[in-house]
Parts: sequence; structure tokens; C-alpha cells
Amino acid sequence: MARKRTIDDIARLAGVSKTTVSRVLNNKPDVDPNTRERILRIVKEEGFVPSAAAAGLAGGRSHLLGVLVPSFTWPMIPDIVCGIAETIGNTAYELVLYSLNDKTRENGEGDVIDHILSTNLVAGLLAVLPGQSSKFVLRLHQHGFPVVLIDDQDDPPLVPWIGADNQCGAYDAVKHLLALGHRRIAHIQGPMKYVCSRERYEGYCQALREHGISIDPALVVEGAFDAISGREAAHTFFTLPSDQRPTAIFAGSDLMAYGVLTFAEEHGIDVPGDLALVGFDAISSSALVRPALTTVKQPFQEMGQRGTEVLLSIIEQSEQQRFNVKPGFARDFMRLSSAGIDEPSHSPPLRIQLATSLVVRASCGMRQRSPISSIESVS
Amino acid sequence: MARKRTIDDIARLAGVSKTTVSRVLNNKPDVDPNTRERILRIVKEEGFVPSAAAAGLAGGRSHLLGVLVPSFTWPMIPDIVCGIAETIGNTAYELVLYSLNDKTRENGEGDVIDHILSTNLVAGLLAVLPGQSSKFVLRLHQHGFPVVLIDDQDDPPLVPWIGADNQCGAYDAVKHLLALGHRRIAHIQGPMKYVCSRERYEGYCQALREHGISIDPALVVEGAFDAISGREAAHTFFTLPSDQRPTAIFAGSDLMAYGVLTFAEEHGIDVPGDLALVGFDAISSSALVRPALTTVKQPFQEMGQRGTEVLLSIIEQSEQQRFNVKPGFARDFMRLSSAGIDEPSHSPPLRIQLATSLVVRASCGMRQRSPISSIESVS
DNA sequence: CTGAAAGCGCTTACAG
DNA sequence: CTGAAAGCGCTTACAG
Repeated sequence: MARKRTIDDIARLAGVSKTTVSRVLNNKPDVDPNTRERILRIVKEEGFVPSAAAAGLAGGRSHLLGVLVPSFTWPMIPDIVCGIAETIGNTAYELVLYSLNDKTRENGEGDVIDHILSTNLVAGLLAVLPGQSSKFVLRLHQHGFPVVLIDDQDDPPLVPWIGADNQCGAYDAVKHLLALGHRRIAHIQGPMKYVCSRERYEGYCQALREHGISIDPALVVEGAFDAISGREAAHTFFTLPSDQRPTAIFAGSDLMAYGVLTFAEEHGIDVPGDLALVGFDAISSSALVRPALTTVKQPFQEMGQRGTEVLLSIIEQSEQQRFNVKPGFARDFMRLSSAGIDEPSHSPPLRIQLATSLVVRASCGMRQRSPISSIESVS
Repeated sequence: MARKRTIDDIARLAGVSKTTVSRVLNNKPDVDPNTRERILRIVKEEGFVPSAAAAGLAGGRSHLLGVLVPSFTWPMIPDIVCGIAETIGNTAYELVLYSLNDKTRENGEGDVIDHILSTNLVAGLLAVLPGQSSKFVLRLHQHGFPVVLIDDQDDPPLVPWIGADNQCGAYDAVKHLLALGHRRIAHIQGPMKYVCSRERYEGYCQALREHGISIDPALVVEGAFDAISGREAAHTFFTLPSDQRPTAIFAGSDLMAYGVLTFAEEHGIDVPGDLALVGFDAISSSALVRPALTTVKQPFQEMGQRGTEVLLSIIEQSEQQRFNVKPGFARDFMRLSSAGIDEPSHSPPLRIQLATSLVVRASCGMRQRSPISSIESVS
């Protein structure tokens, strides 16, 4: 059973001062190699782990990383958090989870952000699918607080961001439908306030344009990313005169595609016989629905991993700055309140766009994948 | 933008000592009502939030709650964590997420537990589905560290625990199949090392017994909670002579039921026509598979909520003890290492068992639920 | 290369 | 009812 030793215990055991132990613990230079080695050995023997609270207090920094997620209702959140958790697990940091529940939402997301900042607990923040919070996150970033956006972009792009290549993913999906011979391809957009929805729409338009097909406004409907809005969109398309109906639908999210499947089931429309369907996201349940859904896979776990790595490097950099440029600078900087501080990051913000991949399953009329592979994707 | 004030700022603003501010902040008695009110007002005006790190260090306690989850591959984890996060959101605590990834798993879960204890960061731990970790968690509990188990029990029961009434849930499921006229009802067990698997099996036996049906060992197979093992179990059942095959299967988890559906799809077995199927868990995708799965719903969110409430009360209680019984007692107590400390909690450990409910869908031959309700459960 | 001392922002006996 | 002082376990100038 681990027990709580302090840095004093280690110092005594090693016959040095705690200053020296601290230096070793923090990989500072100017320690005799032998001394360093001896201390390291003792630290290991004793299973000593410094108190994060004390280190944070004294050093003015923290070993905690905040992760802000919207409610857990979005099916990609677990995958993203998984990637984050795994990456943080390899570092000395711990993960503090902040989530937006109904109560915090009604008070405005700004409260959560204020809270994150004022408790002064975390060294940086990963904002997953920030949505409406992104303007608060932007404020944080402008005040010098390390922040990274995951999945959902801000607009205009000012904050470091990791996400998928939405336009290219959408383009591939629609190309796939075109290759299968479809010409009347409808699109259910995600909410157009999201950059990713606009990018997916752009990919849709680009693919059609390249095939000399003009966009038919009757075949484009804005949804809400959820199943209900997908079903409504399908209803809209199928109340068109029969010769104007789509033969294929590209849904901006898997959940909206599920809504289309439900509509088809209700109305005896055969998928893929009468209607081909492609989703976006490749959440795990899309292998389970029938027909199994062809969809664009976003590398959610990798988004979490890369996002964490980027945040860590930003934090490191801002600490560098604090010690090299002017001691105490960053801390004072953080305390400035009303003044219109706007640190112009001279370099454009880091933006990493990860490739998507098309997962072909039964919903477009391709041969059904073997059942084993659909099992594997849920187990 | 929030900025970082300290308790000194508030003390100066209120014209009192920081001792008094601290007392107000911590709801201690013996403060003049007017003083208290004034301080509270200033705290609010300034948006002051005390530094959790400093408070933790000084007070020897922390405002952080650890949540230990196995990998995110289990579909109920998000629901449970959601319940936890929501409940913590109403308190002054923050949530620190620890997860077991492949690396930590190979080092043994003991490492994670040691790490949790030795960083001295969290005031208590919620262990979700601890599985193999539960013996480490037991050690924590025996050393006086506040711990609550969620979902998966320890055996024998020594640690506070919140879970579902597995036996009763299984009993209801099998009764449902019996009521539909089935007599050859198979069961795919979860891994029998888990208490919950044994309880579900017990519920299965109880229902059959009450109907004067004896358990046929050929109709009981142990699975691994995942889809592949469910498919294998179905294969085992359907290689029996045709008059000995089951007409219904009660799967110990939804994922195993998915495996049965896959097997049925492969072999042209109609569900529910040829075979009725019930699962256990009611994870969200069970509304999406076809036929939609009848299953036993576990109240995962509530498990998270109640578990958090229990942990909080245990922490409070142990702090009470620390200050009333003997100052410094708890802290010294925690540091004892080798000695075989075994605090006999004089009262039996708290155990809360929540009711399950049967969600009837298409897989048993009841009328199919309206599509709207299956949409609602995924959106 | 090393250590004594001050200090991070709080809490808690202790003394009034 | 209130405050001065010590201390939580660290880090960081500063001085050698």
C-alpha cells in the first residue's frame, strides 16, 4: 500500500536538501550525475510521487488538464475522451473533466469557463465540440490561457484546433454515390452554424459540380444532427413529386441517417434498393443498424490524442516564456482583468486537419460486409 | 474575464482577517452574521473562488473526486459517468478521471491505485466496473480511504456499493419469455467471475424453477459479455438436435444478444419468429438493431448519481471523525503502511440496489414499438 | 554543483 | 466573535 512520503523524507534518505530533490524531480540541470542517480533510485524505491497540489501551489503551475465536454449524449465523446485519457496517461498530468449539464447550460457556458479559470486548477483546457462555448474559449485563448479546440472549429479560426477534413470526407462520400450511378443525391446538412456542417456541404457541392450536376435546393435540407431531424428531412424529400425524389441521401451525421432508415422502414422504402444512404461519423452503432450504414469515419481517438499533445506543447511553451522572458510575467499577465489584452499570436494558430475514410457497408448497395466484421466493431 | 483574487484580497476588502474569510468560506460557526453576510457579498461581487490546490494542501483534504473507469469500450460507461458528472457539478468538487488503458493494465491495476493514493490528489474514489481492480479497491477501503464501487460488486461484500438488482432483472426477463409460452429457454451467462453474472443466472433459475422447469445444462453457456461470445453461444445451442434447441434465449448482456442476432442473420433464423431474444443492460444501440432488442434496463445514470452521493457522505463522515476524534488522526492513519491495519467498519457496508425495468421491443414477438420511440432513444 | 530561506494561498490550533 | 502565527509540501530566486 502506497503511503504518503514527502520530499523531506526523500531528502533525508538521500542526504541532500529538498532543493536538490526538487531539481531532480523536475529534470533541472546542474545536479551531480551521481547525486541525481541516487535520488532517483530512492524515489523509485519509496514509490514517492510528489503532491500535485503542493507543486502546483509553489510553482504557480498545475499538473491538471481540463477537458470540457458538452453533454454525453453525443456518441463520439467517449472515443475522443478515450484518446485524450490515453495520451495524458503517459504524462505526469491528470485529467479533470468538466461537463455542460442542463443547469450550467442555462446559466450560460461562460460560467463554466469562469469557474475553470478562477479555481486556477488546470494548466490548460481541451474544449471538445465547444459549440456555443467557443466564443468563451476564444476569450481564454486571447488572455493567454492554453486552450485547444477539438472537432468543432471556431470561426474565424483563431484558436489552435484539431479536427477532421470534413470537406474531403463529404466529397468522398458523394463521389461514392456518384460512382454507383446516382444523380439525384440529396443532402441533409448539420446545423449550418457549425463550421463542420458548412464544410461538409461544400464537399457535397464540389463532388456534384465536378460531375456537372447543379445543386437542386429542393434536395438540401438543414437538420439538427439528431435522428428526428433526419426523419423529417427524409419526409420532406419523399413528399416531392416522384420524379424529383432523390435516389440517394448523404446525411451529415450518422444519427440523421438513422432517422432516414426509420422513415424508410415506416414507408416501405427499401434501403439500398430504392434509396442509397451514406452517413458521417462512423459511430459504433452504425455497424449494427440494418442495413449497416456506409459512412465517413472520423478519427475521433486520434483527434483526442493529437489535441492533447498540442495542448501540452502549448503549456510547455508558455511556461518557457514565463521563466525566460520575465519571471512572474505570465502570472501577472493572467491577472489583468478589464484591460483589453489581446496577445497577438504572431504565428497563425496551429490547425491540424486529419484525414477521414469511407467505411463501405450495406446501405449503398455494395455487398454486405461479413457479419464477423460487424461484430468486431461493437465488441 | 475572471481573474485570480486571493483570500487576502477579500480579507482586505472586507476589513477582516483572512481567518475570518476562511471561516465564512467553509461554513464554520462563530462568525458574526453581519460579518458573514458582508464577506459573502464581496466574495460574490469579486467572483472569488478559493484555490483548490491551496485549500487542499492546508486543510489536508482535497476537493477532487477520482473516478476510475475501465476502458471506454463498455457502452454503459458514458451513462454512468454522466450521472456522476451531473451530481458532482452541484457540489464544490471536481472530477478527476482515471482510466485503465492497455499500458496500465499490463502493469497491473494496482499501479493506478497506488498512483491515485500516492499523488494524494483526490478525496475519494468512485470505482466503476472495477472488475479485477476490486481487490485493490478493497485494500483502499480497508485503509480508510473513501471508496464506492459502482455496478460491479466485490465478493464477499465489504465495500460500499451501488448497483442494479440483477437477479430480479433476470427473473423478470425470463418470466416474460415464459409468459409468451416458451419452455426451452437458454441462457448466455456473463463471465461467472462477476457477481452480477451469477446473480443474473440465479434469477434465470428462479423463474424456471417457479414454473416447474428444471435447468438444462445444455442450454446454459458462459460468454464474455461481448458480441463474439454471444454468437458462439448461439452456435452451440443450434448444433443441438433440433428438438433440444431453445425457442428463446436470455442473454446476460445486450452485446451478447447482438451476437445472437448476427448468428441468426447468418443462418436464416427468424427473430422473433423462430427464436425469441432478451438482452440485459438496455444500452442505447439496442433500440437500433433489427429486430429491436427487448432488454432489461439498468439505471446507469442513477447509479452514478447515487454512488457520488454516497461517496460524498463517506468523505464528510471521515472528515468529521478526523476533527472530532483526534486531530491529525486520519492523516497519520493514512500513512501507516506495512502494519495490517484493518479498520473494521462496525456497521456493515452500505449497499444500494436499484430496480431494473424490462424494455419490451420487437425481439420477443411483442408488437414492434412505434418508430418514434426508437428514434427518441438515440437522439 | 548545493542549500537555507521565502513564499505559493489556504486552514487550523491557539490565544484573546 | 476575531486575528496572529504556524504550517501544509512543494518551488524558486539567491547566495555560496
